[in-house]
Amino acid sequence: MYYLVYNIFMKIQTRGRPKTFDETEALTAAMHYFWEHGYDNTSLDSLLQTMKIKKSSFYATFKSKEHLFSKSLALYRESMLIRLNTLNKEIGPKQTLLMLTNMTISELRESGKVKGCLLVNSGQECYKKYTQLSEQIALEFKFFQDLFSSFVKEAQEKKEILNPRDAPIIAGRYINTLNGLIVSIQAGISDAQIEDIVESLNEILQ
Amino acid sequence: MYYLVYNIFMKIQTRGRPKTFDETEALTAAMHYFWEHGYDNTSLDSLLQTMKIKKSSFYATFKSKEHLFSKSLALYRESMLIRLNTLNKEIGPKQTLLMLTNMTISELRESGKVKGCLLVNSGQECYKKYTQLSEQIALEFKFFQDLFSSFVKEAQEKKEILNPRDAPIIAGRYINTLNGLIVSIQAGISDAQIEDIVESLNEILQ
DNA sequence: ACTTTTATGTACTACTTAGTCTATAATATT
DNA sequence: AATATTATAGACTAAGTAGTACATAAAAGT
Repeated sequence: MYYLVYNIFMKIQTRGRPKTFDETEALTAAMHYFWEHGYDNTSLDSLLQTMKIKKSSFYATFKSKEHLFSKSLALYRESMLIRLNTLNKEIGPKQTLLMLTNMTISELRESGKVKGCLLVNSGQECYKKYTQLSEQIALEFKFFQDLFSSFVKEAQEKKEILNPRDAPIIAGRYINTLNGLIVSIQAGISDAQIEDIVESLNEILQ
Repeated sequence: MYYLVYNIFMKIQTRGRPKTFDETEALTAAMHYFWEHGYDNTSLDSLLQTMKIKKSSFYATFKSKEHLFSKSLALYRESMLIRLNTLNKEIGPKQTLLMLTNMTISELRESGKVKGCLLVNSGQECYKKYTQLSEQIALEFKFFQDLFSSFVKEAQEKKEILNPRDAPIIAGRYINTLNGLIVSIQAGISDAQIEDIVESLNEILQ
């Protein structure tokens, strides 16, 4: 007797004609497309092109555009979690948090723009129109809030952060400023202004 | 001999059947609808309902949805400018800037949510799809950047702000944090976190 | 070999979108 | 009073949207 432990990436052998595409691969492509274009500005046809599958396979596998987006949000969370936990082991919690800033800045340098956070981007968009997605997005936000707070707490315990205030307060201020930075960059602020905000991000985690 | 000085709010007597609606009133209603729902999520039909006019009047007067939005952006700028300049005369530049925070917080208290800034909201949305609107939004951003910087500068001259750094840097940091606050509220942060961010907004203008 | 099951390709549907066309109504100019 | 001009109401159009139906294809189970 044993328990079957499986995750979202696992494939299960089934009867019938096998899929000619990799489900996780298609989902990943969809997630990135949503991330870059937003939910409403992603048409089904562009999804089919991006995922390289046909309409019938799409609906057979993912049920609807809304379901696919829901799965994209979950994938976003899971892949971020893996990435951040790995970073945490390698460079510690404070540097992991600062890496979020670094990634934004290098993305800006390399491509001249920033995609921002999938949750932030879709939050506003889904607020009125898609109740279920909105609820999920709120939960995902909470997940990241808690995750970042736990990093701050760990950094405080390791004396990487000396600020004695509650971890969620420090995490909140950091994420707030980082989200602001993304908005500001998209609004076209100057390099000097960007540098100053990056400086303030470093100060928050002192 | 005299020069005719007129502004966007002025009506000019013309031949032909007179309009049965007030153009500025209709535009104002449209602007608020765009503000709350975003550009793409505002359908023509909902605009017609909101503006209380029929399709033919709409196209005769505003040419297209895109033109209407462009005018809405201009109206947003102009009405904000009037409002802020009035405030500046009444309570001074620093308190005027802090009023932007107060307005966000009281909007949250009264309605449980915040609409945010029309420019920020539409920036992301229009970035790829609507080149012309994007360009205008970038210009409007620049307008507000300069306006807020001038308030900071005035506040420094009046010794309301003692921080000696360049006015655009201080203004940038303030707006950055304020935009972050709007995102954070929409993401559902706690009251304690909101209070801390408001505290940091006050600190920036010390 | 035959049946069951699942996947795929394509045509189709029902709805929403922004925008146009045309006939008619209301005003100013002559 | 006749005409030019502008506004309005409502039917119409063309394109795009998400999603469905159905016939066919490819595998596993018996």
